[in-house]
Amino acid sequence: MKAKPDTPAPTVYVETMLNVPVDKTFFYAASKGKKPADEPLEGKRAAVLFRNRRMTAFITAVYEELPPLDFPKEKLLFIERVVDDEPVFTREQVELARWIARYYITSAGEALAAMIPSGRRDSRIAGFSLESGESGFEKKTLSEEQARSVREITADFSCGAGSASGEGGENRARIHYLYGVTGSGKTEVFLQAAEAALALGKSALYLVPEIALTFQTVAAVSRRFGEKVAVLHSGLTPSQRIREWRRCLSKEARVVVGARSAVFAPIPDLALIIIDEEHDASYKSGSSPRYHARQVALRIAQTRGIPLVMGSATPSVEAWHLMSTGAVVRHELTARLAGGAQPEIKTVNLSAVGTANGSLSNTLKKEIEQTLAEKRQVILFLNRRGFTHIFRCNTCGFELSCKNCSVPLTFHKKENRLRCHYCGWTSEPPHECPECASLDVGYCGFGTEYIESEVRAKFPHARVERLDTDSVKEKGGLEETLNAFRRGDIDILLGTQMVAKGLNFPRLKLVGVVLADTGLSMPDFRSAERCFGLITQVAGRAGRFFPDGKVIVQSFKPDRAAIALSCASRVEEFYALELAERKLLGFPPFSRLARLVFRSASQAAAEEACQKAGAWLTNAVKNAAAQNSGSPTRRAVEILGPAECPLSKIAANYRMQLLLKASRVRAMQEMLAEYVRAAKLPAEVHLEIDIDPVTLL
DNA sequence: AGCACGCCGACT
DNA sequence: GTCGGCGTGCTC
Repeated sequence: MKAKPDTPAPTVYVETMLNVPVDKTFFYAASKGKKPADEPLEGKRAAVLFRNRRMTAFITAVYEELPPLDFPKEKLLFIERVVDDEPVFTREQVELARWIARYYITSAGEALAAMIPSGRRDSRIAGFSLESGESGFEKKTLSEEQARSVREITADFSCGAGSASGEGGENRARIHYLYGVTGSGKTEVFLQAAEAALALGKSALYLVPEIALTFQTVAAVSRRFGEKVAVLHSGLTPSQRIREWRRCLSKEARVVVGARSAVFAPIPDLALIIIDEEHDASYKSGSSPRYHARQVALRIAQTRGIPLVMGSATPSVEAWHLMSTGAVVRHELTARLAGGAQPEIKTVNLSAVGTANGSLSNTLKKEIEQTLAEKRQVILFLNRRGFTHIFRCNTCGFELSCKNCSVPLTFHKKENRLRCHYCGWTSEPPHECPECASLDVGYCGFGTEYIESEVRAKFPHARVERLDTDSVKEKGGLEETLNAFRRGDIDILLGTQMVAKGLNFPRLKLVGVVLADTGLSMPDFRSAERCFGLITQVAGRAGRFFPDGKVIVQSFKPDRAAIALSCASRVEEFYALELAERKLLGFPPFSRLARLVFRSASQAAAEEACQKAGAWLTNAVKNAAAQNSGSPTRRAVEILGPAECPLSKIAANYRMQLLLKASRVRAMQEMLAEYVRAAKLPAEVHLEIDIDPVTLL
């Protein structure tokens, strides 16, 4: 019912979501037509008083008449102010927030707040000024296999077309995977697929891992599409983010490039979602809601009925599995367009040569010396920082693992026992190696700082630079260091995964993986996958850019599958083996996981809360099994723990965890939602729920 | 999440 | 007699 034009400042009622952990909407009154006449309020933010505190409310619906309320209407307040002149979110995004809330066990308000930039006003200053001035159409000619991939992906545009306002009806989206080594031309396929979307007057979303590490891809997209690009990255201020956001809504931007949170960008005529480097762990949010951009993208693709294309040279084990079952269409790019070949990969068995002289074997040391003598360059690759409390035999490299969980056992000095951080199982620490009976056993590991000082000491005349997360934190740190390396101002570049994403270094000759095992020592079932991926990436880079190059992989256990198979490029074999292992142990993709972390300054409180939660959930599983013995839904939820988190104390907080395994994720989510409603945690204990966790530290 | 209301122990 | 512990319940 429309208000009469004469009525002065009539009242409307708005339904809002707030960033509070209460899964319901809140109603406010608002004066209609205060700013421009009949100002539409839906999709705008408003400042409101909530419990006498000023908060941002997201207006999700507007009612001309007071809707039925489940509270006394005297409590209804007026909004204080409308924040936005133009809407900043759409109905579709509210729907998505509701889905995220259900999936990741938060409130819809929290989900929506995480999706929408917090910027107050539209900033006029552009945030990202790549050389995007002229959109140089340097379109490359496609190989036959590239062209076929583009064709098959964009043939799919027709099925979702027409229903831009994807209301309710779930169209089936086709999921594609572009699998190919570095340099096989994935980016060009992505770009031309996006071009095909634009040619239809539609838009594309291009997700990349951390922008700082993929600026070359972002630059390529910006160059190709010029002014039609919106770039969303962590360096933007909230206001700049809102500005790019509005450019999406107004359809000024047709291609949206960005990291994880760009998956929430409001893109009216979205026709294609691209996920570059699909395997990358940065797509998973580290804070609540702990969403995975791949999962969210899949949801968007399904509700809109549009294709999703992922790509990587090292697909996640889950993605590989989906390709092999046919759920995901696999497109393999086999040609190395820039030429080059697989480099010579040599492994050094550290348990055979010993580490008495430090972490650099004689083989690696000699190769470094020779490379430096030739005035060429070296990259030393450090595979994450290791754990120092893993039981390891210094003679044969044997690491003691849990029988139930197949993760390394962690040594606890205080109680002098080895403990499994998944299930809590403990055992007596052996005094000799159970494998080779050697007495030379201990709990050591290499630290990255140690290796850096060792390299500096052994090559005092070489210019050594370290590249890691800390050095990139300062703006342009990565780009600057890489440029310095390319110019030849650095002889030895020491770094973590970042160097694996390295660029074209003409003077580079040698890549040394100092200790391939470090990743494998992580008490995490994905450690083999990550180790394999990193070595494969290093080797792939090497083969592309320095045909006479060498890769040396040092390891205590060079015969471990992840190391041996990556060094030998026996990719299919690795995935088959890893999938068989996952199936045996019931880990993803053959099960779904949820992780509950209870943290508190009080160890006793964290333990008690975790214990109680475990009991509650165990009981819930039992009851469900008894109630409908025919249905295997909840009975299929397995509870591991309580156990200390592998990182048992972070920032003076003790951390205890439960790990839930289920065949069906929905049953597990419903159970957890019920637990959250029922649980009364003491204020000093914080609970973090992680659905589909990618790391279990 | 906060913050108030509410019902049982040791203190000026 | 009061001050204060934090259990439980609500927030438009």
